[in-house]
Formats: sequence, C-alpha cells, structure tokens
Amino acid sequence: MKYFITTPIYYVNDAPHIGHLYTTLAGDILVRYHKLIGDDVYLLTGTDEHGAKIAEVAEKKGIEPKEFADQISAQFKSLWAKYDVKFDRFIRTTDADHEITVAEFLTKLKEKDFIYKGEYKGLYCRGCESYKKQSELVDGKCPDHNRVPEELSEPAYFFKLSQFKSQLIELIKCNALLIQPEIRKNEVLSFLQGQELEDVAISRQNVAWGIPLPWDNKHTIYVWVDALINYYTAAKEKNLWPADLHLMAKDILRFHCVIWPAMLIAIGEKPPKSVFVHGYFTIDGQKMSKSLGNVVDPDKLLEQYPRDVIRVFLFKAFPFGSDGDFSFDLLKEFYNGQLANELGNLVQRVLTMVKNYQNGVITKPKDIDPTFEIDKVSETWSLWKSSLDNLQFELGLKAIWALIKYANQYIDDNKPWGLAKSDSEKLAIVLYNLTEVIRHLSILLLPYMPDTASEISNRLGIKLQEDLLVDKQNWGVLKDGTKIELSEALFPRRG
RNA sequence: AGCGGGGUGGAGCAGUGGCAGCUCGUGAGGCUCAUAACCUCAAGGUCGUAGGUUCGAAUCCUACCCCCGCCA
Repeated sequence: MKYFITTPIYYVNDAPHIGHLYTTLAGDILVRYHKLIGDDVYLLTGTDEHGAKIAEVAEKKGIEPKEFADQISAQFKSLWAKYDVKFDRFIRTTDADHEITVAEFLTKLKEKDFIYKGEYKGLYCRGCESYKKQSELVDGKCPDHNRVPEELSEPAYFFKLSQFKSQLIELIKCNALLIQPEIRKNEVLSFLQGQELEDVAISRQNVAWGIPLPWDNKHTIYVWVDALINYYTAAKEKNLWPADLHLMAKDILRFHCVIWPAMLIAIGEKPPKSVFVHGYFTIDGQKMSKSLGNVVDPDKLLEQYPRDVIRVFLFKAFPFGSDGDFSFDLLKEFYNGQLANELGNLVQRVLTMVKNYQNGVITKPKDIDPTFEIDKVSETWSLWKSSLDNLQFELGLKAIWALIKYANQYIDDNKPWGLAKSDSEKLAIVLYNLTEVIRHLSILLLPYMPDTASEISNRLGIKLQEDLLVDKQNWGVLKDGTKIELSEALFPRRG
C-alpha cells in the first residue's frame, strides 16, 4: 500500500536544531516501519527558501539569497545523512519543478475563480512573514517577535479562504482530515467555529525573493503558499497524492489544517489524509532560545553519543505529541540504565553463555520449556505495531523494554550457569529461547535503532533484511548450528 | 491581557469515572553468566486549593492559587 509521509520543509533562516531532528526522525522511523510491513512508503523532507526574511539575512551576510539558502539547505541535508534518515526526496522551494508546480497551482486557483485582486492594508511582521491583526498584537507589537509591525498598503491577490469554513469543519469533524492528537483537532475546530475566516493575501509586491505570480510578475507568491505546495510538487512526480501523513510541530498547525486543505479543495484535489502534531522541547526546563544559548545542536549530540542512542532516546523518553524536557543528565541516565545495563548487558550475557557453554553455537532443541511465556513476545509485537500505527512511539518502546526485562528475569530464574553443570538439554532450550528473544528484539528495535539492529543480527550470525517482516515475526527462526560472535559491549557504561 | 500546556511519593513522568502506576534514587536480600551489570522484596503520595456532580473523582463541573510556553 502506498504511504506518503512528509516533514515540514524547514525554513533556512537558521541552522538545524533538535526540533527539526525530532520531526525528521519520526518520519524516518515510520519509513522503516512501513517498509517492514511491506508498504510502498515515501518520505519527503526539504527546505523552504523564499521570503523577505531570507533576503534580509542574506543581504546582511553580503551574499545572494540563493547562495545563502544553498548553504543552510546543505546543512540540513547532510545532517539527515548523519542520522541515517532515509528520505526519498529532499525538496527545495527553489527547485525548478517546484517553481513550475507552484505557478500551475496558482493558475488553477485563478481559473477556478478563487483568486481576486484587492488592496491589502495591514500590519506586517517580518518575523512571522505574515500580516497581523490588531487583535493579535500586544502593546502594538507582535507577541511572537516583540517588534512593531510595519504598516503596509499594497495591491495584492487574495485567495477566497472565507468560502471554505463549513467544508473545513465538516472535513475535520468526520476525520476525512484526521488531526492528531485530539487536542490539536479541537484547537483547529474551535478556531474555525469561533469566527468567520478571512481571505488571505497570497502575493506580495515588494518581496523580490520569491516565485513570481504567473499572470502578474510584479508580484511574488507569499512564502507560506509557496511552501505548502511543496508536498504537491513531490507527489506529482510519483503520483502520490493525497499525502497520508503530514508531520509537524504545533506552530504550523493552522497553515496545514486550514489554508492548505482549502487550497487543495479549491483546485479539485483531495486534502491530506492526516496531520500529526508533536510537542516542543524545553532544555533543562527552559525554553530553547538563541539568547539563552541553550539550543541543542544535533551535530553536537552526535559527538557525544552514537546516532541510535539519540534516535531511540527522543522517542522513548517523551510521549510523541506532548512537550518534553530534554536534558543531558536524562540522556545519560537513559544510556546507562536502559541501553547499557538492560539491553546491552542482556545481549552480552546471553552471547557469553552461548560461547562458554556451547562453543558459540546455537542449538535448536526439540523440546520446549513450558515456563517460558512465549506470549510475551507476541504481545510485544502487537503493541509495537499499534504504537507505530498510532504514532505512540513511547508505548511500543515501553513494551520492548518490558520484553528485555522479562528476558533478564528468565535468565535469573533458570540460572544457565547451573544448568551448564547439570542439564545440557535444558540449557540448550533456555539459551535458544534467549537468543530468539534477542533476535526478535533486533527487529522490534529496527525502526528506531537501525545500526543496533544490524549489529545484533551480525552477532547472532544472521543477516538483517530491512523488509518483509512476515517470517521474522515467527518463533524459532534461528537455525540449529548458527555460530554467534561475541564482541565488545554494545553500549559501554559511562561514568 | 489573550491563547495553549502543566501542578501526582525525594527527582522526572504516565494515568480522563471504579482497589494510585512507571523510571531513577533510597533501604534490605539474592545471584555470579554479564558492562560493579541482573533478579527479588520494602519504605515513600490525603493526585495544587476550595466547593460541587456521582453509589464512586487524580480523572467531570465551578471558582481560585502557582509554574511554563507562544522565533522550530
């Protein structure tokens, strides 16, 4: 089944931070999951590069906007490679096909009579790249940027957003456009129901750094309209529309749940199927900000921990959809506790026993151990699946760690070191069960920890394949005579 | 001011009507295969305050107090 996932395209006014990383990793985790279950999955990410703000920053640096955009865009792209994010396309709003699609999209809107020319008088905040209503200002300032907006009056083209209010409400209420978590759905609905929608200005006359309006090249297209269409550009190339899932943080919810679906309906296209909104990070209880100097740089994180550690940490420690408080202390606690002591140590102690007691060879026994609760494994699988289907990553990970704990208990209950002296048949059964659990763990962890999954497989003497889950989910896949490899600790404890 | 999130054992959190849970930390014990790791047991909470609804509320309603966010 086709499954088209998008991250937002990131605005190139600044370097990537942990928030960008969070969204993009979620996309990658979902990609790996959908591959495992045999879906034809496609992940889109990229950068948003137009607008007055970019031109402004570039000018300060004394370079052309495109050159500036090239630099920051490259940073994002290389970061995703470092985190092993498997995107299918990295789109830039300066890509030729995007500029063409945007022009076509706008032309269609105009042909269908959803665009008219008017006069825009308003207060424009450069920080937001948008006009502000008087009611949105605090002490005459934009509350988001703490700056006084400029009064602008200019001819502009408008999109008839006001016509779509009831259609949007209906769409969201019946979940044809599914907004998750529920709280975000309610937020959008109360916004829609609370007022009449105003038409939105979709062009600017005095911003040179943008895509020109096809029928009036004195105007460029409003950067948000330009940006939203990126999803459609990429989809067109591979016939992927509608998007199955737009991932994002809460700040851009309204653009995606109001303007974007309305634009699509207007040209006769389907709205996206679903939108999932995750939370923000605070750092040590404080908001992340440049002035506080506490912005977490994903590149710096990689200097401290392998990428798998960061990938799994972000999704195990915080429920996706709620805000989370990031700290290096918490990360270290997670690393030592859950990765070194529990997961890593489990793999190490089991493989050591296979090596010491069975010459490093896995024996597949004929008998079974009735005390071994094989249901724990199938329960983990079903929680794993439902959590990934519902984007409740932390629940699935919690289930995986429950299985790790069970395996550690099973060792203590059966004391293989004792069986090694007295009962080699029972020993073979116990060690087989344990190595099978570890094999299952490696696949369960694969979407989150691809490197670790692969490493565990290698040590178990099998080759990891990243698709076709089917038989891997069964019990008893490890073959008799498989030679294991004992090596260094997967996650050495840190002091 | 507005909008939004939150106030649950020492710390960090989960839990939206039915005996209050998890992780870390603490105390005691067990084990010795393992990364001083693992396993077991225990102590520790009148779930921000005050009212209300209900057979029953951390969970619903009302008022209030406090913290945080609103350049991703």
